[in-house]
Amino acid sequence: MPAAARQNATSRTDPLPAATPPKRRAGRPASAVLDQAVITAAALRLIGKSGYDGLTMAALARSLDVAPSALYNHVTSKRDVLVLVEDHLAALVDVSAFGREPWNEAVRRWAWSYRDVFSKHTPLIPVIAVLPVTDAPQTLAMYETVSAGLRKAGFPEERIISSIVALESFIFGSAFDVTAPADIFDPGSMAESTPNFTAAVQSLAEQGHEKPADIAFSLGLEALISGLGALRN
Amino acid sequence: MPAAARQNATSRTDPLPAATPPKRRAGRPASAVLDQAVITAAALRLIGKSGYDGLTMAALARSLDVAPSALYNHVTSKRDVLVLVEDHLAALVDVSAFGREPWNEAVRRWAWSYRDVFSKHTPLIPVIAVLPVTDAPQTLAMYETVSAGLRKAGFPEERIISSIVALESFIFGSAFDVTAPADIFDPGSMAESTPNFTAAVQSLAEQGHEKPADIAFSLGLEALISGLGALRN
DNA sequence: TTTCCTAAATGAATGGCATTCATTTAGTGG
DNA sequence: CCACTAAATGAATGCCATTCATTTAGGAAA
Repeated sequence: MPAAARQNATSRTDPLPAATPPKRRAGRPASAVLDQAVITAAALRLIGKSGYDGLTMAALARSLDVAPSALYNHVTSKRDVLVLVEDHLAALVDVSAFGREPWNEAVRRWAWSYRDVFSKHTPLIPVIAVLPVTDAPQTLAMYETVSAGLRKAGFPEERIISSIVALESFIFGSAFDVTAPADIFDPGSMAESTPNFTAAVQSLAEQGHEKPADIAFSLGLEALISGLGALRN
Repeated sequence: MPAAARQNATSRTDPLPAATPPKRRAGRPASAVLDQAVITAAALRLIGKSGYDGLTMAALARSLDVAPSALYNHVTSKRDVLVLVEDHLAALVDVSAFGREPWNEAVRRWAWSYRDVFSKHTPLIPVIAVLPVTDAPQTLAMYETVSAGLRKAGFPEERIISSIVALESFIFGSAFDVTAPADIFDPGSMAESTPNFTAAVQSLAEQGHEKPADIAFSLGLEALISGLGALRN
């Protein structure tokens, strides 16, 4: 049957001849297409292109030219994918200043780097914040470096974790700020009923040429560093 | 037809006689069933019962005995519902110490209250953090009170907003910690490769009888309060 | 060499979700 | 009394994550 004739066929019960490009078939291939590293890389690519809204199991599978269900052979849930991404990002956080610089400078660099990395990935924060370290080796490695640095700086052992948690909490919260719209503090029609707030916003706007989120981060970070440092041995 | 016979009916093409309770019909009722206050209250009830996973437009409508589409006459999106809830919660944050207590004590009470309220509502944090204040009058009122308090305490005008943002960032981050599992820092099989971290975790566990999240919050908050306070006029 | 086992894929199906839209209706303001 | 409109309905759309029975390729065991 010529192609022209086929166009006019009104009923066909036989399976369509595969006009689509040769799909991989089921079954064990020479070497498996998927593994966690491949999935992580694809997820990062997808997030970079379409943001976290674009990160769906379906889109992820599509980008790997694979059925969505295939992902579940390597990952137990979408949350798992997020954990993989998170741990990958943790390795990008710069802890190199520990052991090279004084403790307070090392913390400063670490904190800025940490904030910068995760401000581009704020949807991960609710996941990280409650994630057992066991599930994220790179993250754990980061904690180890920071712990060693604080210990060497004379932080009392029993206050090391709390100090890290306090810093990290501040960092996570600040990561959200980075993504806030510029006019977030515009009181609009409520300006008259909030004179103190309105004046403070105005004053900040006139003052700073730096980004507000950076000013606040610097302010809080320096306060934390000196406050925590005061409690060393 | 008796009930027993009806059970055996195998085919019925006639519409089922409405055995369901009398549904409201379309059209303008004597007084409208829905408004934003009603929706907010229902959302809070639902969140209390089923958590944020249970807060869906469908479930919300169900709890109000209304069609899901009806909600969209009063709210433009699910995010809108979250904003309504958020602003309701902001009114629960205790700012009463401002004007009654010294500034540092007022900030302390405010911060603990703020953290406690939102630690039960962490899914709102990504929403709040980037929400223009215009859309949340109660939240704005809170900012006004805090701004006035800091101003009276001698904070330089241009640093008031940054100070609030820094505190708030820390509070939001800390709210997540409260919900973290108890064993979040258990290094598991990686203990040997992370000696400093493992020792620090161990030491904290032996020390504290307070909840770790509270210790870290207290530590960071006191550091922030004294650090920010040092910059007053 | 043949047979068996299993990892890794498929695709269909499930039951949800937020949101949109045309439609209906009951009060209200003119 | 009539026209208008706010506020409801229910059907439909196009997603989503996840599950499951099934298929098959390739290596291990016999």
